[in-house]
Amino acid sequence: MNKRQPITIKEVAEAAGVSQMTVSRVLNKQKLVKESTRLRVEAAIAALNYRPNLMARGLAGGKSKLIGLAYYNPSPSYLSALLVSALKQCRDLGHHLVIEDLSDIEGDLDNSVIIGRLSSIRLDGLILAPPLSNNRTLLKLMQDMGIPVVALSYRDPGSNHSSVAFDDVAAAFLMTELLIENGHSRIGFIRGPLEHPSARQRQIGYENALKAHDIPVDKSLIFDGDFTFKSGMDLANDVLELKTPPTAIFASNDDMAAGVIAGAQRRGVKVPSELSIVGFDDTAIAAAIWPRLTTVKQPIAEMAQTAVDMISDITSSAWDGEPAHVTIDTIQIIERESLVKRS
Amino acid sequence: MNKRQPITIKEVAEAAGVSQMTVSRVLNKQKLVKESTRLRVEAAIAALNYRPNLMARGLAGGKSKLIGLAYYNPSPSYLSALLVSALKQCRDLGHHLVIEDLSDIEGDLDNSVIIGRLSSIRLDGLILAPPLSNNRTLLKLMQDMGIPVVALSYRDPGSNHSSVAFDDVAAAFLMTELLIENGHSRIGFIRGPLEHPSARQRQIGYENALKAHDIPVDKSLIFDGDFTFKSGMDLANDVLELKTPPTAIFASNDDMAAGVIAGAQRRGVKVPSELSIVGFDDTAIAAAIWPRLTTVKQPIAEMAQTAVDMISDITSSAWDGEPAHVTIDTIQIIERESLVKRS
DNA sequence: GTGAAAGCGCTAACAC
DNA sequence: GTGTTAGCGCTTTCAC
Repeated sequence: MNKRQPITIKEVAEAAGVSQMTVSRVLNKQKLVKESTRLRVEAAIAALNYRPNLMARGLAGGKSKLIGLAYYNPSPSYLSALLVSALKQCRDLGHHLVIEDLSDIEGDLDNSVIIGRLSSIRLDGLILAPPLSNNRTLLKLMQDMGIPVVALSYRDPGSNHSSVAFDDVAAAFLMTELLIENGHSRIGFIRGPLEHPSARQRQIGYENALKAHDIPVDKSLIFDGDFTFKSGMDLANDVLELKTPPTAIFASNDDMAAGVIAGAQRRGVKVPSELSIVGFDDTAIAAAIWPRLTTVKQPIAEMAQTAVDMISDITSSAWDGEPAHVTIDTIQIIERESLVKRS
Repeated sequence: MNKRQPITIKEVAEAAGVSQMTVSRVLNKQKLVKESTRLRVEAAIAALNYRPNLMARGLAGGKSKLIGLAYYNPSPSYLSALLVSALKQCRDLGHHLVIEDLSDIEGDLDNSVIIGRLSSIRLDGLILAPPLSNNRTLLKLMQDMGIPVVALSYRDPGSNHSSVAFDDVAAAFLMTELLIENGHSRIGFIRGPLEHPSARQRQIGYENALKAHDIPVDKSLIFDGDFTFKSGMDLANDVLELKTPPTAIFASNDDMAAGVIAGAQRRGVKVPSELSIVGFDDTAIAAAIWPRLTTVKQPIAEMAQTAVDMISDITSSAWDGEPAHVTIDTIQIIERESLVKRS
């Protein structure tokens, strides 16, 4: 009884009194099947509770229905948001998500075990989260293997893979303006690691907004973080030890912003009354601290969903081979308690 | 040049001057191959940069090298910890991780699309995170399909699947004792949702410790949370509106503990000087708030690793069919700033 | 519209 | 030790 043989297409064909080929056509929703036979086949499938074998399909047809998602040191909440959305879309589209964590790859990516893994599994496509989205080595490898790639949050000018991005410059610009509107002019900026393309973009948005409001860009107010909570917490000390500390801080992601808040509170500095702090992403941590973060909502869910859609399209239809580039341009700022008007 | 045909075992066999079978034996590390021929085959594999096709292997051999991980509404940091560890172990063992998010399954699991997915993909095994680990319907489905299951954080007495657990009772007991040692006797407890077996266990540990120290269990100090940050934040109000509020609160997970801290701070209550708060899990959020949480370290990484090991063992060796049950019994309390001696 | 034949790349079971 | 023969369950190609 246990571990009984699963039903195969052959049995379905016999039950329906047709050939395997017809069953296969019904399965793949091809149009060239007569309505009446299709109904008969569908009845047999339901009656036998038949489930196609993905491995067999993959071997014969070349499509694995497997989509990969690779990332490198993401923050837990960013990863979680990415997963939830990618997973849902995969389920809706009949794909499965295979995760590859490249965080602790030591040495050359070229010679790493990861290549073997990626080429063994025959993914239909690979989604690259930043900062992998601009990793030339990885991109080249995928291209050589003929695996379609969708890069998140970075559009490589001279590339031939698809991408889904967000206008980080505009978003950071808006957030900085909000700070300025609230009476802040000495605004500290905590930058992300430069291997993340978005880190530079957000800085540009910040500087542009300052210039647009005739506030000089003060390099001593720009700090280098690494997108982790800890770096924000450590940097809070540097910021607060300035002879004239800023009245507000714009951290380029929520984790660092939360870190700055914690670091300030640890030193007895009141947030937001003595120091306003805003973040970027609107991941779970933004609402899981007190005061809650005013932050830019990065459309992580939409981006992930779009990426899955793209790969699904590439796989299913006769794809023209042209990479697609999408930019989500809904920019939204979520206002909470961490930013107040300058007193 | 692009999308060239991958090398197959046949080409390797020809290059090495042996049969496909010999190559297959080398690939599968079987012992019955002469050293000299093995070297020759390995050289050919390296020279051609051959990568076995997982789909073909799965079809022919019955092992997919795919391990599933299913979860339901996990906290981002719990999920992240689980993933990191499961992924690493999968990589070390040559498996791939396929994620199934069952969070928003509506209606009967029986009739849901998820069954179709799970039976199509031919997983080598499935890891069930709580509260899925005691979901009888799911367990039954997997058993009927002959897919080995490892349940996390819950050992079902009359079950025939494996499990990896942690002694939640003992851990909660120790934490409660630490609170008592710090002079607290009015200790509030925030319980998790009862569909999580661990939620009850932790409550038992808390009550046992109280009794062991002759402190009566006061039901009015026990609150029902749902493991989310928000529930902790909301409950902070209830707790602090008691005529005689507790001097310390033990929340059954870090997310709720962080919520209680935020809720208390929002009301102007100083943590930890006016109210000590401790958590359970030691996930990322515990160190990402201020004050940082004193908490029980749940061995999520070890549990995940062990679960992957178990499935790998079941798949590879001649498994005797007996479910294995492991309990990680290293209990560790991480002391940080959220708990202080009662003044 | 439907079916028959031929594989996809690999491993199980057997031979030698 | 190594090779041979059959498939695994499906889709492709090409008949009809």
